[in-house]
Amino acid sequence: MSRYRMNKQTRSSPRRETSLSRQGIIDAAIDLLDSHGPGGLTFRTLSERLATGPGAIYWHIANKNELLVAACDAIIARTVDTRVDGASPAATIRAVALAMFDAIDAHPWVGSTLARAAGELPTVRILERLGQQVRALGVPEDAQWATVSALLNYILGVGGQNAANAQFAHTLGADRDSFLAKVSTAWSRLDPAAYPFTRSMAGQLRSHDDRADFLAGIDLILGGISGLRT
Amino acid sequence: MSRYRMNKQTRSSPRRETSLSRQGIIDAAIDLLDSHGPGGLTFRTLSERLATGPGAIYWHIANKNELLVAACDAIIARTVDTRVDGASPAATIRAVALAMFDAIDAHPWVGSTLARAAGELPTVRILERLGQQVRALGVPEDAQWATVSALLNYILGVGGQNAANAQFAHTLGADRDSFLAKVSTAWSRLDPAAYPFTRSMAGQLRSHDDRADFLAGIDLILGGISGLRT
DNA sequence: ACCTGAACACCGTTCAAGT
DNA sequence: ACCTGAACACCGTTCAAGT
Repeated sequence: MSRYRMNKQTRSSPRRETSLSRQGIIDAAIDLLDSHGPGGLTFRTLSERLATGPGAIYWHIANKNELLVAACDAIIARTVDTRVDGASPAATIRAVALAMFDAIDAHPWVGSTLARAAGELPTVRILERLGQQVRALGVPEDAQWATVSALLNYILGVGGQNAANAQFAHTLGADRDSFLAKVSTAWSRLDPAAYPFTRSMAGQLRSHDDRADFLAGIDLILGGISGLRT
Repeated sequence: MSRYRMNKQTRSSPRRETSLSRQGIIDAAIDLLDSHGPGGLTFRTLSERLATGPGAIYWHIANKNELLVAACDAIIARTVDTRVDGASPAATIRAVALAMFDAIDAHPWVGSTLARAAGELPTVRILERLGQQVRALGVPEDAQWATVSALLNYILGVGGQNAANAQFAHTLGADRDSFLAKVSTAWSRLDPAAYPFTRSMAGQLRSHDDRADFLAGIDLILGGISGLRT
């Protein structure tokens, strides 16, 4: 029983020079999320990168969900601030929606986080930005909520699917194209009697432009909105 | 060292009478999901309910994601089968969309699972059902994909947000109404200069009808679609 | 006030061993 | 062929103890 030989090593990781901050933690989280996907963010990996212990983070942030929402909000805040000078309300809505699409494309984890952050700050930012434009569009008072909700939910829906695609491609170790090719082949093998429509779309799936299709959906809703005033 | 006294207890849980089946596992998973939320489904809780060990389940199902998607698909398959005899394509789309809304309302975990199941069987079922109607609506060939995607993504977006609301209310131990009241109060306290629109919506949030608003969104898209043919 | 890091109570998944 | 259940490699979170 040589219990006494627990010789303390010289500390391998000395105390940080600067002290931890909420913002620093969030920035490091975003880095991890961007580089390794949602699975890459762990209180252990994060604290390692910050040269501290897992417990330290809890002094600044309540829990993982809050961390995720805060990271998401940092991205959304920038995105929603897109200035669109002198454009019509409809053009502004299109521009903001596209900015959202691009942000989620660049940070797929934002898509899945938004899907779980109903009513929280990040969604409220988008709601507000769209809402002001919907008002400027002349949508009647009592239709404004449903109209803005439609735009928001559509954007969040696309974002969620994009996040899922990226995540799936990531776990498969494949890129987006070969992932889509896989889905396309699967679709073309479906039972022709039960899935005629999906089968006929298999080809387009390969070549389609996600971004253009997203915008087409926004335009469909905008088209419906303009019908509201007639 | 009394190593030899490892007297084997009489087995507390005897072998099941019937053997495990994929369908039985999925049904039990749905039960657990419905009664205890997404967090209630664990290979341990599930195997306990099935009177077996965690490892047994892996003989029938590859992993937790497959289990979740299969459970989700069981609900979607029923839902999408809603018969709507002799109705117009637009009316059928509305009916199918509403059926989806109701299914997610009854099983909130379906909303969050769908958001992660891009391109998989459950989403394909919805895509197919909507696609056939979009075709019947007379949407030009080259606009069909974007049109169906818009409908699908909108439905999935609403479903995801509903799931998040339900989940949040569940963790708070509150019901939906008092949860919405909480969000409403938070919104009415936002900075009037930065969030005029959201603040003005705080009141409506309490009294609004989710289902009606959902349908209004579908109608906006349908309105946009009808504009496509003129 | 802020940080440390071991410990707790879980997870999903694997796998040798059983029937 | 199918099941068992201990073991593995993780998680998020807590908390006594340090500075």
